[in-house]
Amino acid sequence: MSKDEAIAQLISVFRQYGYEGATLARLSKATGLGKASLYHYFPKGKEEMATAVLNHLSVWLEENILALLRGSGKPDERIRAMGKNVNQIYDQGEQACLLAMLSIGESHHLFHTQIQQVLNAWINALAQVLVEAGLETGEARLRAEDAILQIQGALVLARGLNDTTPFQRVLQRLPKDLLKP
Amino acid sequence: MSKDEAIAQLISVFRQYGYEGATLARLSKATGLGKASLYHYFPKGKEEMATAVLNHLSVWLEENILALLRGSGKPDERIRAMGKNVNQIYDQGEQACLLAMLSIGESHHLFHTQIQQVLNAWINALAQVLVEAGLETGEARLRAEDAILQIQGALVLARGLNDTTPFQRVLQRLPKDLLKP
DNA sequence: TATGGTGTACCGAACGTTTGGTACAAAACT
DNA sequence: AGTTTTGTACCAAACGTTCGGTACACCATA
Repeated sequence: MSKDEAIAQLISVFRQYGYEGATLARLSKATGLGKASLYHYFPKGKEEMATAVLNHLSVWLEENILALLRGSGKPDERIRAMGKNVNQIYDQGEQACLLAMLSIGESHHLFHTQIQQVLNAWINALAQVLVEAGLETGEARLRAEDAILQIQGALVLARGLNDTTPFQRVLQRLPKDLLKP
Repeated sequence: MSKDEAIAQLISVFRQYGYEGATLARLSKATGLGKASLYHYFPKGKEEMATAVLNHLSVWLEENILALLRGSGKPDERIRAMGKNVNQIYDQGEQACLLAMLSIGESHHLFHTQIQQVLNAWINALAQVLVEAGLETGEARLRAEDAILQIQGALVLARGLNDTTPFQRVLQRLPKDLLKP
């Protein structure tokens, strides 16, 4: 199990249990690594694991979301491409958002800066697409915020109602909602 | 400190830290009661505290949201009244949602049934208002889900961006969004 | 009116367990 | 041979929980 493979498993624990619920026992079990091995890869312990996981997500976002949004297709197509990858990373709405999970409790102040950056990068990239589609800057920003907001809310509702159809519905209508005149 | 006064303090801990983050030390400090004293009111411990807190919320919702939605005013006015109390309980978007916090991690399976009930009661009451306003049943349900979804998403975004204006915006436009033809 | 009994509210200290973290030698790989 | 990886054994601190006990208001009986 390489470090990168381990990180992928750590993600699923952090985003299911949050920072405080992600105990070393759970992290160890998920990765199949003993505590010694985890501390070999992450000498500063749990906090470094969470940081690594956040960095991994940041890279993923850049490659699988931001790059697409900056692409050369029609705005409508770029947003649809984003939707596909959003649907994938959240496992059709079954999995919680890592950013949301790490912004609660005592982990909030630990990772808030990085979380805010990632969130803003996403919103800004999306707003830029809308500007290119002809919307004015302010309105574009509001609509982009709205899109992320609806995705996050859909994930919360999907967990609370045990039903991912709200999430599917949000993703479905996202392109039209964002680009409507 | 009466039991009801204690519960009010417990709520703020559970909704800030979640179930696993809400340690007995924090709960004790928030209520001003010793750890042992908490067991006087809640013999079954932390799980009973969370249950009590959820029941308290359920009553609050019935009295401060559902009752208003079942009221006799115009649909537009009832929804606005709901918005006022929603804004109040979430402290203008500063405070997280207890239901969302208790539906993560290991607390999910402990409280899922009750959380689902409360959420559905809210959605159904809101949908009923929309039906009375002339919408067909299916569309009413979708829009009601959408409202709760946007509120939850706004709370997540407010925490992540450290900015409650998205939450304010969602509440502002809620009546018009729900009732538009 | 005094006396003894009962229930409620609360707390300090300790319980056994789990937490995040460390030390180190054996093992596995290069 | 030398480096990387890992299992085992630890640790202090914090975890949720329990125990024995105090303080005090209430209420019956004498």
